[in-house]
Amino acid sequence: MILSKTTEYALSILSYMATRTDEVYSAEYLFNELKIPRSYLRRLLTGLSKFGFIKSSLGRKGGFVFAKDIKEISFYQIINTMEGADAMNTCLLGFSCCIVDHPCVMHDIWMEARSKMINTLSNTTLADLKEKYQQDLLKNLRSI
Amino acid sequence: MILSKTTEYALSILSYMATRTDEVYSAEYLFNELKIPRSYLRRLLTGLSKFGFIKSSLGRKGGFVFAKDIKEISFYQIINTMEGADAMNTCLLGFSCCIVDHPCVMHDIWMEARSKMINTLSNTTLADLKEKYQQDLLKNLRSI
DNA sequence: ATTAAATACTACAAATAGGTGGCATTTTAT
DNA sequence: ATAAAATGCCACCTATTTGTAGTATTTAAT
Repeated sequence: MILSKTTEYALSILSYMATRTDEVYSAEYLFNELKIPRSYLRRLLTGLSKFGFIKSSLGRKGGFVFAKDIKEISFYQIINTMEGADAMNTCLLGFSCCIVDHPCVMHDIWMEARSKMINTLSNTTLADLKEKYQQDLLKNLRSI
Repeated sequence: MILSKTTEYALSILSYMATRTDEVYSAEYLFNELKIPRSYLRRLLTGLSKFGFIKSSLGRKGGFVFAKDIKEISFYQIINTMEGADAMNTCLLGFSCCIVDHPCVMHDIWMEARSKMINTLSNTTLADLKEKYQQDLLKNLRSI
């Protein structure tokens, strides 16, 4: 658990963008919506561009849009990219020896818990999130 | 995922102690076994005492033993204690507004993945670990 | 052309996490 | 008594993460 703040910010930005329309989002606009520290947010957006989740357009009316279909972006991908390659695949105890032949004492327990989590995170994309979000909006409208 | 190094160390120490006999473990002994940086390990052991997982005895032949029955120590407790209260119970996106009435867009998805994990971690104690470890030892003996 | 609104880049500052070393105290063996 | 082997405590150092600020560049509206 306990994702880094940077990863939380990335999830926040991308899920915000995904659940809204296909507009171009400026850093300033996202700052007002998400309250992520302004300068850090700008750097993060540049980073997310370099990672290929979004792309930027320069100049007035510029900003950020998704660089690919949001069906292609899973939560696992986002977390894994932000936290560094295979951050979720390491031995819980940080033993470098913890491989199939020489598992550490907690290997099996950790594998089980983790694999459940990874399954859910891999099978859920930003598109799923958008769908769910819009269903919830509808449900709330009906109940008014 | 991605527990802090300190939490990994704590899990390493406690699971090591649990799967061995009921001896008193000195910091120096654990240092040799676990290769956690010596000084940091000593500080950590003092910390684990303060948290009530283990207790220390001073002087020559002193060291650390469990402060309570290892049936009473779950992995969830260890992680939660080390990472700070309810570190696993916060909103994934770090929104302070993310409560039942006003969940953030990822609330449900995160809750589901997380609750599976927490279930496993809460239901597994150091005693379970010990039992499993000893069964594995037996199995390996038989296959020799 | 000029200005405004946007991103890119970069150097620095602050906060947190991880790690070290020394000295004081306690206990046991001799 | 003294020395050895242990923990307790504390001050400091280092590395990493998070956050800030300013300048350069690009684009569109006027």
